[in-house]
Amino acid sequence: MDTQKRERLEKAGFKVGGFDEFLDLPPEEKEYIEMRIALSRGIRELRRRKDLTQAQLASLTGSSQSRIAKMESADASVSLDLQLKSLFALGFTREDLCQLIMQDSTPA
Amino acid sequence: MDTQKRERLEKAGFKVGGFDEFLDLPPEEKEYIEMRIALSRGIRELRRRKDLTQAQLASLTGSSQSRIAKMESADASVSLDLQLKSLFALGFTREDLCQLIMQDSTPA
DNA sequence: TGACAGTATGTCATATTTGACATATTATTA
DNA sequence: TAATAATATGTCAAATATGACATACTGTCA
Repeated sequence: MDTQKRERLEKAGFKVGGFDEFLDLPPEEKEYIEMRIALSRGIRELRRRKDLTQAQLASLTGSSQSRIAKMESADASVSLDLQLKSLFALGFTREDLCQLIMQDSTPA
Repeated sequence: MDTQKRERLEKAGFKVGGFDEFLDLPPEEKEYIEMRIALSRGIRELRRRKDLTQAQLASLTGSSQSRIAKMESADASVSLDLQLKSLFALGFTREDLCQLIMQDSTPA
């Protein structure tokens, strides 16, 4: 599993802003990473729309505030699994998910 | 995390056939489980379309035959993370993913 | 029938992910 | 400004997922 190195790069690159620094990634990693980033944004937006704090969402899903924070910044230490479970816990459907993950790809 | 009990049920229910035995699940679990099942099917179909054995796909993704088998039967021991990575490794895009996870929901 | 390729299933040591906690940082409000 | 709520970041033991391996099952073909 050599995804680690990339994931570090990703994080470094993405904490700052959200622009496409990684056009040279293998396509499978690009899809994966962009997916994780899209989910991050989705979670944060949905949580705010519902006027929840990270701590509230955490107790709602049996997680912890720190994990929510990491999730919302696409930290490499949190799995896509957890991101999805959180979205579904917030009421997301698969359809919502599709909208979310399609709406952000680099503009062409 | 009380997803375990359900996941067992799911597995028992789904090894046999693919019909909707679980209409009474909380919506967030329904979405999550149906997602996993959709991914399972997607992987199997795509792998076959590419004329790969489980062992070949395994070595292609740095995984193992047994894990691929479990993945394709939506075994609870394999994460959605791994399922997605496999799909992307097979050339899937997020768009393909959306098609896949939308195409199966219980017919209304 | 047997031999063989593919797939399923169980187990296990290792690796990764988890919630929890402490603590730092950043708003926001008085 | 201080005080306070929200969020970020680091660490760790426990929980879970992992690849590897053995082995069982299921074809298929001779």
